[in-house]
Amino acid sequence: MIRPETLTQAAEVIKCLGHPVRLRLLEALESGEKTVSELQAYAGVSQTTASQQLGALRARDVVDFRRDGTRAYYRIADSRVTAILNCIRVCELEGEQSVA
Amino acid sequence: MIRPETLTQAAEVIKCLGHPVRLRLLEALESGEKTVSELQAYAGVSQTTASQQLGALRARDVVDFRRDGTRAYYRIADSRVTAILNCIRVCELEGEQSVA
DNA sequence: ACGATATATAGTAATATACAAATAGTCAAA
DNA sequence: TTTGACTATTTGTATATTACTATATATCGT
Repeated sequence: MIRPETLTQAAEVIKCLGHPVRLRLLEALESGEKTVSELQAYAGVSQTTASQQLGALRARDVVDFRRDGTRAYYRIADSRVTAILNCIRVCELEGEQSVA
Repeated sequence: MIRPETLTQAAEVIKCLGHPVRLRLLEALESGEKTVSELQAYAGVSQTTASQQLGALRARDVVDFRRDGTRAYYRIADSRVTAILNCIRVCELEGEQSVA
């Protein structure tokens, strides 16, 4: 039986990943660190939204960032993110097959 | 680039897993199918809550169920659930180590 | 120092979600 | 057919999330 606190913590991280914009931001980060502006453009959201969602990911240690001048370079901090994105890609392919 | 619809769908499933009660219900189901009453007792929630959360998991095809008389026997429908729970267990162990 | 750029934070309104109490439906046994 | 057990749904309320606008902060180039 998994401890309640562990479960609560895990749930927070997982819930944090369960958002289309945040998944898109993480997808962008798969190819390496990026600035907020770059991520914002990639995800097609406002600067504010990008910053907020990145903040949420940061709060759960899913991403990390460094500052260089005015820019903030974000990168993936939890390697399991890649596994999840790959999982989603596989599902996408399977979905296409079943439609065909 | 993952398609927007795929991302939205994936986000819904992931968000659905990001809930302590639902994770506990899934943990209970790892050892085989169970009725709502059994799950409710295991998770320590009311009948209403158990039924509602199971409904949410069902809506995303995370669990499946069959009826036998008045009872509903639920079971895990998506094998990736087990992987996630194992992942959480590993994190729990790692967490204990760092505390020690 | 000034203006332009980059990022973060407040405040707010709309929406979504969680939980519980009560209700309703279904089945089995008496 | 009535009773009791099991499950699902509805409804109300509290809370959380999201995105938007506006504002604040920090840094760079000139």
